[in-house]
Amino acid sequence: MKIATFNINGIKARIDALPAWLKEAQPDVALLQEIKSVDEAFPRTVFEDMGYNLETHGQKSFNGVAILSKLPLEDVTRGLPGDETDEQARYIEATVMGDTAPVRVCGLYLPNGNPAPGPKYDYKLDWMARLYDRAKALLADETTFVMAGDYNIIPQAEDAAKPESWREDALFRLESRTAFRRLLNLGLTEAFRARTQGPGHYSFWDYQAGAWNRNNGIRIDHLLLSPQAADMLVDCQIDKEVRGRDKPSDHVPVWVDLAA
DNA sequence: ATGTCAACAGTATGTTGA
Repeated sequence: MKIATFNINGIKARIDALPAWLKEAQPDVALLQEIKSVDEAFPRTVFEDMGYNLETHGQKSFNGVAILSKLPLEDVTRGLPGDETDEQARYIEATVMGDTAPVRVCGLYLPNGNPAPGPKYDYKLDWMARLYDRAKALLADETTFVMAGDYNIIPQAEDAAKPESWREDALFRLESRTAFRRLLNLGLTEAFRARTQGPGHYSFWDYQAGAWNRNNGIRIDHLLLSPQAADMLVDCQIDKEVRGRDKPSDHVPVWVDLAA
């Protein structure tokens, strides 16, 4: 089962690039972030005609997440538990009925948190604490799950071309990395690092200042696997070349292949 | 050289968020 995460930065703006990548990459499941659309405005038929089931959790203008799946989806839930007052659409879960095993997929768009410190950063850390609680609950049930999306976290210095320029940024400051480590230390496996070591692997290049041409990137899109899912890990890759195409998102897809 | 993009409100371009 091929499961991808992709921050598309607007479904309307990516209405050609996203289907083109889907046709070529053929993921069974695609977890999308920043659809920047309300549910009613999402162009469903484009994807349904390609054989995808579709579940959205949208919001006007900003944020918004979605799940595309060629396999049946069950038990869809929207929103990250733990704060009834949180109105930002950043989290969706569903169970994908695989041929050999069901897999719970959790699609997330973690808050950016800048400027840090400040209220936006407090929201980010609070959101990460809620995500920790959610992971802990899923682990307690021994659910096979993949928690994937735009984490807005640079895990280590080697995950940035210019780590010094991110030192006090909400994506890299110590409290952010600590919260991410804490999540991993529950017993989750960061899929990319389970298979590939070393610097120079990025999933985001800013639109500004020629970041792509200079390869000034950061790795902030991650797939975290439960122990059961980690046992099924076959491959994990970053589709880097997507960034160099027409009308690209500033992020590229990252995917895992699970023997599920 | 701080060199971009997307959505929105509301009609031209400024604001917001990344």
